[in-house]
Amino acid sequence: MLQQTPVSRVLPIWREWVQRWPEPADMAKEPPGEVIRAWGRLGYPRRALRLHQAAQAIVDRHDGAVPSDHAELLALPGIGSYTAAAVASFAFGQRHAVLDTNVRRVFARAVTGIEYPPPAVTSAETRLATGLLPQQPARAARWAVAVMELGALVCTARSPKCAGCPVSSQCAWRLAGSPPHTGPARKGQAWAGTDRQIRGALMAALRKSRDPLSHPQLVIEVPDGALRDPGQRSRCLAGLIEDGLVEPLPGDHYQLPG
DNA sequence: GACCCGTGGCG
DNA sequence: TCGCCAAGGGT
Repeated sequence: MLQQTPVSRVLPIWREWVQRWPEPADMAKEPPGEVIRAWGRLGYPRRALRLHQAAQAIVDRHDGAVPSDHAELLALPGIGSYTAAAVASFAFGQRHAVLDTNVRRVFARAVTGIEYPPPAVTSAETRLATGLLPQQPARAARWAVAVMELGALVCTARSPKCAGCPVSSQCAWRLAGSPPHTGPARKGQAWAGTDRQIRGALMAALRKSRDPLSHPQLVIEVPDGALRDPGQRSRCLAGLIEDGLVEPLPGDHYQLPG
């Protein structure tokens, strides 16, 4: 849930989820559409689908218990290098380099002396993070949480709170005079008129109704002016079906996957 | 490596 | 107002 989504927006949904589905096996029994609906407006609904798939994989391959092994975590749907390291470290006290956007920013500033990390994780960043990790697993796990929290609460992207930072006197970026970011501006994601907007509107319509929707009913829910061309909505619907987020029914009707 | 995938809040 | 950003992952 936290992938690319602020903690404050995740928290209320997460509380509902752990109460409704305390164990992976509880979620694994549900149809995927039920999980996608409960995801609500958190965004990137493929994460909900993969979380459901991960719950089923945990039941099938690990007897319903979240694995502690990094490689086994990494093999689960929707679990990449960051999440595998975060779970192994935070939940199981292991020694792993946890490289999320907060940690990368802290290292970029405090160690490398630049305002923002590169657009994508580099091997240099991975080496740096690994090299800084304390040797003892328990200390490494605490270190990982601490650096992440420092980035999330103090060394923030917009207006870092350097006055309250415990390492400001050692911060390479600070010592260099806080030079502004150089190089290409990081690319923002377009929204208006994109497939993502249309897909989001289609998913919102399908989440809202418990009953299957016909093709025309789906049209109504999509902002007409947003469509780039007449075929865009149909292509997006086909893409959602291809992704497993929508289930087509006989008679040109559609619903969340059952 | 480049690109695609949602949504909402904030400076 | 609007671009930026948010505990990334998959193809």
